[in-house]
Amino acid sequence: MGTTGDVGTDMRSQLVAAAVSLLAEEGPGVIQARRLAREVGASTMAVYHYFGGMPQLLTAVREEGFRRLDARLSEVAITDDPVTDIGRLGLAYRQVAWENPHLYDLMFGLSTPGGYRPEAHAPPAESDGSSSQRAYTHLVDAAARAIRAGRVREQDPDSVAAQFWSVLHGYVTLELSGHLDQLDGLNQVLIPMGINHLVGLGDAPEDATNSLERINTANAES
Amino acid sequence: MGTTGDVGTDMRSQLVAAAVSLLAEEGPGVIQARRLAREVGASTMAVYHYFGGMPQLLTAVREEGFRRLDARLSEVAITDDPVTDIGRLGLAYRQVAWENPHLYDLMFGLSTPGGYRPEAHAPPAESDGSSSQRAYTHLVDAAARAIRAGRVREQDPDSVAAQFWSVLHGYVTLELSGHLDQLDGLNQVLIPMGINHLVGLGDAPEDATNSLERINTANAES
DNA sequence: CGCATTATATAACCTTGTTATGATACGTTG
DNA sequence: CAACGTATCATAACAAGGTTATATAATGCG
Repeated sequence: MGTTGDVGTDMRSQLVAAAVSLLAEEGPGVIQARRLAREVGASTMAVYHYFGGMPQLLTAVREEGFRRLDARLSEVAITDDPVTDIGRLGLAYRQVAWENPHLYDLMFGLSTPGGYRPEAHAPPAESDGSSSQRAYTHLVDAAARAIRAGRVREQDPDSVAAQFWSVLHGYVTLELSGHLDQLDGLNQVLIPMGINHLVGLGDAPEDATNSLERINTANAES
Repeated sequence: MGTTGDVGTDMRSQLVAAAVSLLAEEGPGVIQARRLAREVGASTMAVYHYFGGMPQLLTAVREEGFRRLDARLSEVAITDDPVTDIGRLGLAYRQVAWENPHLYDLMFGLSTPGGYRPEAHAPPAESDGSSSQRAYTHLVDAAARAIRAGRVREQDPDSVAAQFWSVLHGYVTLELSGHLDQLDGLNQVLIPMGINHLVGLGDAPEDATNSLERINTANAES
């Protein structure tokens, strides 16, 4: 543990947790060394002792965000309808983003609250590759199941998953930034877009519609 | 003039232009009142005299970004194949984002380089609504043409355009943030995703494929 | 126990947004 | 034309926040 996904009660985890909470409650403007330290009852030195500086702390916050996303996607049950599963993954993904929009923004944005970068231009395949990759894996697995079930044409599941992710991420960020305010986002954009995409991937229109209509039912087996 | 879209040579335009250039060349970390002022040979007071502060200046930079996006999308010709037009709009959109990723991030991100917000939580329908809406209109028009041509099922063009935008924006941001580095983004994600989406919208698979294969040809009429 | 390492606190330093104040340029007006 | 007011710009000071230096406690270990 420690390097794994548990929360922990040490100073590192406390600071990250405080940053996550403050992001949700007061926005990125209050993510400051002094504020975080005060929040956990320590001095600013804690930030430098445990992280090295604010950029590294923000990197840790970003990784925590991906861990939480992964945890939430892990809760989505695997049923005998992989297309319904995909829809539920999408809903869960959207929900995570809405619960802490600024955390989501930090996870995927190029800039950071302080103006510095989260760790240099290093490809995400290194630092947060493992965490963001884990969340991504849920989509790959679901895509693979849909292909095995004959709902999606035979092809590389990675490519399909990347398409799902693009659609989801694009919708979520546009919705969060208010660019879709004139529409009923869920029913006029996300759901039809999901159906359209699935039909293009090979699913029958009625099947895709029926499967996605089930996404709001209890998240139980079969 | 002034309130319209021309570049201009006054101090306001110079500061915005400097910010846009610096974003592209050195990233969001150097978007500072002192640096911008030095860049245009003025004192920091220029920022406050012409904008009121850094948040308002960043709002102006964001609007300039949308103006440039609109200008680039306006250059995409309207041909007799609306699906090809949509593909070319997508390519142009992606190109604009790649030419200045940090500007694109500023336009759509929730955070800003300095940690402050670009103008409060005001819905984008007010300040940059006009500029971002203008760029969005290109997609709505193309969607309407595709519907009129029978390539897309009869439906609300706004909904279709929002779907295109989500797909595009999601793909572009994931690509920019390096999350699609293991794939050939264009050929494994964007193009097939576009075809899948169009097929789901009602286009015939061969027609969608053929139309999107034309997007790289000269951007001329017919 | 003695010592090295870790952990924490205090204070100072530097950069940056901002404000206060003053000087200059320029158009307007009596 | 001269005086005035406004717009423009520069300088300097202030405040907030990241960072560093340094000192002090706590902890582990031989």
